[in-house]
Amino acid sequence: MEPQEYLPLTETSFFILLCLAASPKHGYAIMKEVEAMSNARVVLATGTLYSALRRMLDDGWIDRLDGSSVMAGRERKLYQLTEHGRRILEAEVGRLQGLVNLPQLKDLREEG
Amino acid sequence: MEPQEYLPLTETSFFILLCLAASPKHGYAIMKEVEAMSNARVVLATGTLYSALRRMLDDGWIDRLDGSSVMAGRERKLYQLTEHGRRILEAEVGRLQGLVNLPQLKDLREEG
DNA sequence: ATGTAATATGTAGTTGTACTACATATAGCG
DNA sequence: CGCTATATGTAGTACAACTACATATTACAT
Repeated sequence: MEPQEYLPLTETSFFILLCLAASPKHGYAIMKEVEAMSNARVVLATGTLYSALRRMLDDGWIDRLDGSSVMAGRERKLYQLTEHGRRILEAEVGRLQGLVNLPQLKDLREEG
Repeated sequence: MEPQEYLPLTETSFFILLCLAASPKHGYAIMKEVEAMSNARVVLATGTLYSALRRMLDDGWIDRLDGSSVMAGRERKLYQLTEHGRRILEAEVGRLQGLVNLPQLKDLREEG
């Protein structure tokens, strides 16, 4: 077991990284995909999304994909996951699995 | 499936509720138990702990247990989970299980 | 043609939570 | 007599999410 970076991500960051893991996307597509993935439980406001993207760019979790097109509607800025971002996401998945596997949760269910 | 309160808890709040679910405890005991439960990954600073307890009291997730004793050392203020607190915790466990069961996570593993 | 919804990106300001540092006090052990 | 563990708290800071505001184009319906 190597030492892992175990920073708890916010749900916002987790979902953004997860939906970028499949393929690069632009901001609006991320919003819609996160909404779909979470069964409309998580609906990102633009302020939340774009400030999160800004932070992730600064931290090197994601980067801009060249050739960000001007297809339909307005311009589109494509973002993709970096290797660093993928490691962060994998560490977070490990953390979440650790939480749901906590033995104390079994006691919870027995009591309730 | 009833409508559930699906507010994502912070890791701090989650661990505090979880360790109170087993039995009422005082602040310092919570700190030590959370540290033990998390394999020393989560170490609550006192500022974090007592402000979280304050908030949870205000929101009715926990309440003070009468008879908070003055046993060893200094006074001890015992906190216990309320029914409301237990529902919050259960909703959070459901949320976490939903996250780890996301189909997108399987794709993640296949790629990586 | 005109309004409206969907697509698309952003900023400004507020609020809430965690974290750091500080502050205090007792019991027990070497 | 000092250090460590036990025990509770406050003050101030930093960061992230959220609300509200701001702008611009395309597509569709009336």
